[in-house]
Amino acid sequence: MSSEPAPDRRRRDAAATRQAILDAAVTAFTRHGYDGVGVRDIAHNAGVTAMLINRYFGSKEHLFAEAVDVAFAPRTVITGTGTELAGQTARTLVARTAPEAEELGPFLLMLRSAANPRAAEIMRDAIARHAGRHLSEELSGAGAGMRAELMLAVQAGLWLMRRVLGTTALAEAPPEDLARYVTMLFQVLDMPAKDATPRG
Amino acid sequence: MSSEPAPDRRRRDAAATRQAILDAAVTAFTRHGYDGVGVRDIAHNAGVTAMLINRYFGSKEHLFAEAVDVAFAPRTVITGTGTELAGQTARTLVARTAPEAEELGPFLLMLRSAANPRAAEIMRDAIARHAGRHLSEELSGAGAGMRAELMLAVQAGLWLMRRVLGTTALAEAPPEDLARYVTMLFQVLDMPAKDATPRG
DNA sequence: GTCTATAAATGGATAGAC
DNA sequence: GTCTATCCATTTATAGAC
Repeated sequence: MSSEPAPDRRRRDAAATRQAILDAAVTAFTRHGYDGVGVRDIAHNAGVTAMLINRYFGSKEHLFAEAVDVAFAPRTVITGTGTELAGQTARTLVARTAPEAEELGPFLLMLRSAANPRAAEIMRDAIARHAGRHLSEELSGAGAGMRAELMLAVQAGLWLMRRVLGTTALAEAPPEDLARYVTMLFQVLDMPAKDATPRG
Repeated sequence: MSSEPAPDRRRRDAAATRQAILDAAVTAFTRHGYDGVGVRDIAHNAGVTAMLINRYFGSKEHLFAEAVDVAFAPRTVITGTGTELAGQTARTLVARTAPEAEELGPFLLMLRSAANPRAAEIMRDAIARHAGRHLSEELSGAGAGMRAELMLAVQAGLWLMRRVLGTTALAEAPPEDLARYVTMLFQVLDMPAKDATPRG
């Protein structure tokens, strides 16, 4: 006789709730950094209460670790391979770090959470597991690991200046000029160590 | 008869107290970032109580602004001029960002405070007033402002990876190899725009 | 010029009801 | 499976005594 109560959105669905929290966490940590966001904010954006974060993830720190893993897993850093690696990656990077771009991404999460020592450890491990490995595969020759992390450093620096701080010269620079220089930077880092000679 | 009380260290000396607070603030903000440090910590390190920070600086934010100005004022980013700019700056940078180095500096302050939006604004303005100007003076030719900020980006990226996160490949890389690549990066950015052609 | 004491808000995490 | 209510620590900033 009595009809079943209309099932609310995501009600009584542990997996969906967990996923909603995780999605909200990635966004919030990317926008405001580890210390800049509270579990209440994340829970609210996920449509649940703060308590469930501890229920499903144990603590804010564990939630952050999972969020970092999700954010760093996709192969977004490098586009293109071989001779087109430098130019294509540079153009993608310049477009994504444009002041008016709304795109989020692992570099923003990284920069905005780096101040917290625990968060820094978690991200260092995630880089070793994901981004560092991806990049090292693309590169070859002597010093590939070092050059891969130098590419990450260049990218992080550009994200910092253009999107986090918003300095004027980089904001106003013509994208094609900027892309030209960034391409040259990546070309330098694409050279194996034995071929590289400064000021030839 | 009653002898004067022995004058305590810094007691009743407004200028010295103010300076002690400012010094402690630079150190603390560099080590832990804007959100990672409380006014109590700073006051304690300065040998006073937290109340005096508001008395002398008005608020934590104003104290931060003055600390940033102090930290960014010295011309530490670039060493050497002309043809030796790239190599000398690279070697200094590699030495300062060595994992075992204890040196603090404006880049650590910048990276660890970037997550806070107000702090980011304050630092963007300070860069325009100090570091950006210094660098633009050293450089010449087309796109000097853009290339100067790209140099800052490269430096910030290396500080982030080596000193803040401590990623393995950059930590273990031989300093001379690392300096060689960083030198080449700076050489690229030392070229005026019209001379620069990727993959010549 | 500097202190103690406290206000007022916010943080992460938990207990227990339903 | 999810909620409300609460604990406890910590934050910036201020009031008022000395």
